[in-house]
Amino acid sequence: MAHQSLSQAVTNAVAQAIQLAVVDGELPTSVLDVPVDIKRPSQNVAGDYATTFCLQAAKTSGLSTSVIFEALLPYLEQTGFFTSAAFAQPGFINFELSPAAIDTYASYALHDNAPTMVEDPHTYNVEYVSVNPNGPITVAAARGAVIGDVLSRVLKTVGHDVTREYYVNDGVNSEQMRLFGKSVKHHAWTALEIPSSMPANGYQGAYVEAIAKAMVSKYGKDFLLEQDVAFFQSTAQAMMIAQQKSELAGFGVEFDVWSHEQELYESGKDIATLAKMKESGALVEKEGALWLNSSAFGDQENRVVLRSDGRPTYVAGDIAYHWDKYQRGHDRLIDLLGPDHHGYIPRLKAGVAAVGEDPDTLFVLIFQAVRFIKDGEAVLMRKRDGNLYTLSDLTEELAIELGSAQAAKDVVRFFYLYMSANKHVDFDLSLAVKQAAENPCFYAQYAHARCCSVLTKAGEPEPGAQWALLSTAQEKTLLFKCLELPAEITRVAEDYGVHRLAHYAVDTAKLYHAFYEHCKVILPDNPKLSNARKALVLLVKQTLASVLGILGVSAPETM
RNA sequence: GCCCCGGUAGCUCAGUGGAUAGAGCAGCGGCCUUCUAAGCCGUUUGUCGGAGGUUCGAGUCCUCUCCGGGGCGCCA
Repeated sequence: MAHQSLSQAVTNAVAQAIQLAVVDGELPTSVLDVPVDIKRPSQNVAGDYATTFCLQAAKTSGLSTSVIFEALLPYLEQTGFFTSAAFAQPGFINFELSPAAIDTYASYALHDNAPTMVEDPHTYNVEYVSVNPNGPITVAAARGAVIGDVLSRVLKTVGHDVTREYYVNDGVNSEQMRLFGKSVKHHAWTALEIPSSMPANGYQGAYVEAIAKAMVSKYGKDFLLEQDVAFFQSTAQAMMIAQQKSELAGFGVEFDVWSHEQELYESGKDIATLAKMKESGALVEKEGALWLNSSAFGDQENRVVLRSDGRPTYVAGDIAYHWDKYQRGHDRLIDLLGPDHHGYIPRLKAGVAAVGEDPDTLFVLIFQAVRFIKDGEAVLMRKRDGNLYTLSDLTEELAIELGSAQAAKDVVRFFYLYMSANKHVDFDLSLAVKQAAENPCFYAQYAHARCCSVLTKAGEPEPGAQWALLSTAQEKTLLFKCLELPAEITRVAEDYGVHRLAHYAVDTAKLYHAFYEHCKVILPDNPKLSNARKALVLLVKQTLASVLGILGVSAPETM
């Protein structure tokens, strides 16, 4: 069971002071509705924590900020949490924490710096990657892979139930997959030196040839000659899925459930879903087809779910899939999609509503494009043309450059996680390799290695460290930074902005490196201070290991 | 035409309506006989794309606009 974090405790102390002031009639009751925000003050301001409460309360109460502060001050002092609370224009209060408060919460953090569990845990389903089973994992898909992976871990950390899911678009009647099957067959025929022609817009590229050749050596000419396109389609598809699974696993990305589109069709769930949607009045008939009322959800126009020839569309199957996820007990669905799918959101929301679920429980997160730069120019990645830049290409190149597969994986994950999902990324291999050596990933990892080294030399701290002895700016800033980790994780679990954790790691490392240069830990003449610093180093080490762990990046003990 | 994302330091990017907008990298100048120099310290750099508006207060919210990227199928 995690203890209350320091920032929560400060918030509670201030809130309590406000309540008491209201009870005594010193402040109007209206201020109780003002949210209490607690932040670290900006760099050049003295104080451990700050609040803008007076500024907010002035708005609703009509009182001046200084009057509010004067009314509140005695109650703030009563809490015993602060050694000082100072007013600063235009209406900030800057607090200095009491040594007892620092001791208490730093000790809690050293024991367990985990976030508090959410009060209303959800049963999340996080669906990510889900690329068609007709190609390898590209650098574009890899972005969604790490984001989904880390997001899942964050949600679990704060107490949600999380299922990580991959949706395999393996519909046997899919035009794309049939074309893929035909293309593989053509390449197999070519490998067997049998005259054959490439289907129009067929799949090219070395990986398609590799699949065809693998089939040839596995099944032999005589057997293959008797097979139809369906065989090539299903076999090549199975090989691609296996390859994707292994590429992702090598990248530290795993799934609990692999769902198959074709199974939905075979069990008739798409038909059942159409019936359900029709029953709820969400479908309209026009030109012989059934249309979903997605325009009511911001779509430009309604979308066909049942074609005039009686075949359900892909959307019908996808809505069936989402309904299925709800029926399996998930009350929150997250879809992590690429930017080319943003126009698809209203359709999904409309579909979810049409089967009787709350569209606000479906969260479609869009991560922006990863462009592939070749000879200085942006090139569209197209599987069909074989113009791919795969995750394996990237990690293998980096592994050679860095001399370590682990380092390559760490750097790529960190690179993706360091910027927010709605930032475009240009991926130039030569640049990526160059940037790898300068990646903030190493900066953060190095801080962890340094912590380990110090603790090895200095020994572990004795229990009962006196944290208040940490009095320099470097020590206090570093300590408070570590104590912020739980709040940081909690926030990410609420707004899904995983990039903030990578920045947190770099920021913490920055503060540790500064501390390291200014504050010796091994002090034979001052055992109490030495012990407090050892405790701080241990806390930093645990904090960095914890955040790097969530990011799926290794925390090396030596570098 | 409509929709989504971006535009912040030389480069890559953070920034929850609050204080003098910050990191990493690159540049320049220093620092290894003492806990890892993949480091630290100092220093240089900003019309937060532009114009209005809301607000006590705007990089952040609203409107318009410019530039870049992506999307708009009875494909999946």
